[in-house]
Amino acid sequence: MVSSSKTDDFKTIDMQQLADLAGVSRSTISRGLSDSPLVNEKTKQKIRELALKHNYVMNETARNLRLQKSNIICMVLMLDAVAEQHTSDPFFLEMIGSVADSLAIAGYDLLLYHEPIASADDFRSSRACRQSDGIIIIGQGRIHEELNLLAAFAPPIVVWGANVPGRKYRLVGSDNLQGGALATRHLMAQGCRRIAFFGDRELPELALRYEGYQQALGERGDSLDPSLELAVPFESHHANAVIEQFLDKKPKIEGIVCCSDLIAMSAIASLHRHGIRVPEDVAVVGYDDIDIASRTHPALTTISQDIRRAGELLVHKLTGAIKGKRMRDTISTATLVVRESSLHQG
Amino acid sequence: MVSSSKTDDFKTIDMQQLADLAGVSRSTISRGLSDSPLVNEKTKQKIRELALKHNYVMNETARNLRLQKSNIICMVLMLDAVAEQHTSDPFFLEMIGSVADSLAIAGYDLLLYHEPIASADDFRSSRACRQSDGIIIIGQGRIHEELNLLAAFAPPIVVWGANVPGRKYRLVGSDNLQGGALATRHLMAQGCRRIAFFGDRELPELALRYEGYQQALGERGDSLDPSLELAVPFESHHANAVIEQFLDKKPKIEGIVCCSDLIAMSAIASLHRHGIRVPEDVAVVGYDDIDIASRTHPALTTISQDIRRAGELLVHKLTGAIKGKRMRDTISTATLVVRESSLHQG
DNA sequence: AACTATACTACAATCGATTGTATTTTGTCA
DNA sequence: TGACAAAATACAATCGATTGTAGTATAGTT
Repeated sequence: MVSSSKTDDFKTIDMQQLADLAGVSRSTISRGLSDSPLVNEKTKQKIRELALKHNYVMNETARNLRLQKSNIICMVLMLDAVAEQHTSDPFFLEMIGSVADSLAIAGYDLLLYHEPIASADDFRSSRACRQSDGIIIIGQGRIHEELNLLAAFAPPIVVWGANVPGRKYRLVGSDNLQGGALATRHLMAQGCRRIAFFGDRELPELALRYEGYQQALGERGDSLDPSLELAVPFESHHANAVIEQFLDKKPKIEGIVCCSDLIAMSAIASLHRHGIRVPEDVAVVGYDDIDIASRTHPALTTISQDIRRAGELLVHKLTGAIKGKRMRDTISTATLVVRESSLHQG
Repeated sequence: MVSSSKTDDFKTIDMQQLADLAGVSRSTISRGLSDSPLVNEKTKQKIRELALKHNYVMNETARNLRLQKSNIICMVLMLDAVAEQHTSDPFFLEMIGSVADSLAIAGYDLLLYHEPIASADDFRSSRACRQSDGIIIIGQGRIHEELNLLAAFAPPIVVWGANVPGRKYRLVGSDNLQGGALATRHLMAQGCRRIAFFGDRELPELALRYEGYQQALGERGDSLDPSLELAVPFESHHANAVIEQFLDKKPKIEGIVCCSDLIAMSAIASLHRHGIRVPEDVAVVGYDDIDIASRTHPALTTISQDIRRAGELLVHKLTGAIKGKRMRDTISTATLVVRESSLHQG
């Protein structure tokens, strides 16, 4: 299986060496491998055979240097240290998969960056950033201003998040206000009064969901009870602690709008522990529609963001910007769907 | 916020240009920025200031070409098309996070590759591979032989998986046999007889878990019932279908060993749908200990692989290989823990 | 056989950094 | 002030590809 010719293994051949073997010049090799019409078909054939035979792999770095690009896009997971959003939230993984797929189609590779961005300057001088043709940032966290700074310099940036006043960077996002309203209306339709909101409003996207929640309540003339709003962090242990503390006070609630499916699952577990039945006593709605939401029993009702489309839009907007196109700076709206509590919904 | 000096924005400066500005040569700039003792302290200071002022960012590609390295590690998610392992399995995300952290400490960036590896040659000629100083592959899938081929050529490779006879690549893995046995013994300790196994034995890791399951059953003198073994795929819709079909036959079982937490969650949901109580009628054990396992109600008992340590070991082994060290080819054993069904386990 | 058009291929500059060595500057002391 | 050592900087080759242009075969025509 493994070639026993010691000279070949672990030894990579140069384009010049390949040229020598083929008895032609470097330029002919280069053109031959890229199937240029300037090279004789027979010559190309010979070049290809020799390349294969001698395990020639092109030095990507040299090529990148010459062509002034890397074909790498850096994807930043904006994990919020304060809200404790954790690397284990499947939402991120689905987003990574979606973006990676779209990037592959567009001919880019994906470089992952998951340290928190402290300052625009630090990030700009990081290898990950220097090496990339463009940047995709998932979530705004609390660094809206830094993102504005970052946007002023190459490489091009696209952010997944919510529209914030004074924004200078390219944005793709779903309609969070609508999402919050849909979740709330769903609970109201089930006859819930006194609906709680679980999520940290300091994050731009969650602020909009809260606005939607508020708006939906207003439609029925419900008054807004501030004691029903809880800044639940994303990470499970902290989320549990905050929720437990809230439930210990025995609040009178009939429904909960949660800002992620993980928060919803934590909430449901906590409710059970307090002897409260779900959904008979308290109904819960999640957010994101992660794959696992359909595996719980009963299946979690949740707001679905079209992550597939999100990835496409992010990549489309970014590659457009890289090519120097002036993209229309509209906020692309992902679709929202209320998933009912049944396993097979489609 | 955004600088209005039109010459600076979006325009990146050259090292030569910086040299001209500073009135010194390129070499001095290069040495100055890397804090070489060959350069006068005052000169260094001036260089740093100018670099900052003019937003100089070094061209990483040129540097890489000269230094013959990229500082990029390619991580391959071996999603199995047949077993339908899906991008949404949080296990992968936790592994990505762990590897990324360890890589960051070691000074590497992480490039994600999540297309299936069709053949060793194809992968070797992919940009992702050409650009990387090393490769980390998560899971062997069904391509053991291709991995052997791949191992024969640079760049160095480390695989997360199970020890397979005839293996030629570097390996890191946890003790799957032990894991399977632990899970099974746990169920036996709860008094379960007739314990089923949910997972596709064609995958090397799962084959070992099955062996452990078999071994544990043997310890009590239980006979092995082939009808209790079910090749459940990883992906949720397919998993559900297979499990439903199995339960429809009303098999007499008291426990299930599942090869992932997602499979376990699917199983539990299906059991509920069949009116079977968990864990009163049938006890279930998962595998991986994903974060969400602790959020279900009741919390899922599961086998925990130390993913933190897995990432460290993978990176350590790979960076060692890159530096040309001959690493001892032992299989590193991750720890296994049976998590009991309680929310706060520690 | 000479000439031209066409089809190939070779030459050499270029991308932006690093680094061994040569060269210049600075400082010290007689 | 001149000589010499040490410190600081400049020079130039190098990494491995791409590409505009110059140059050389080859074929076709008369």
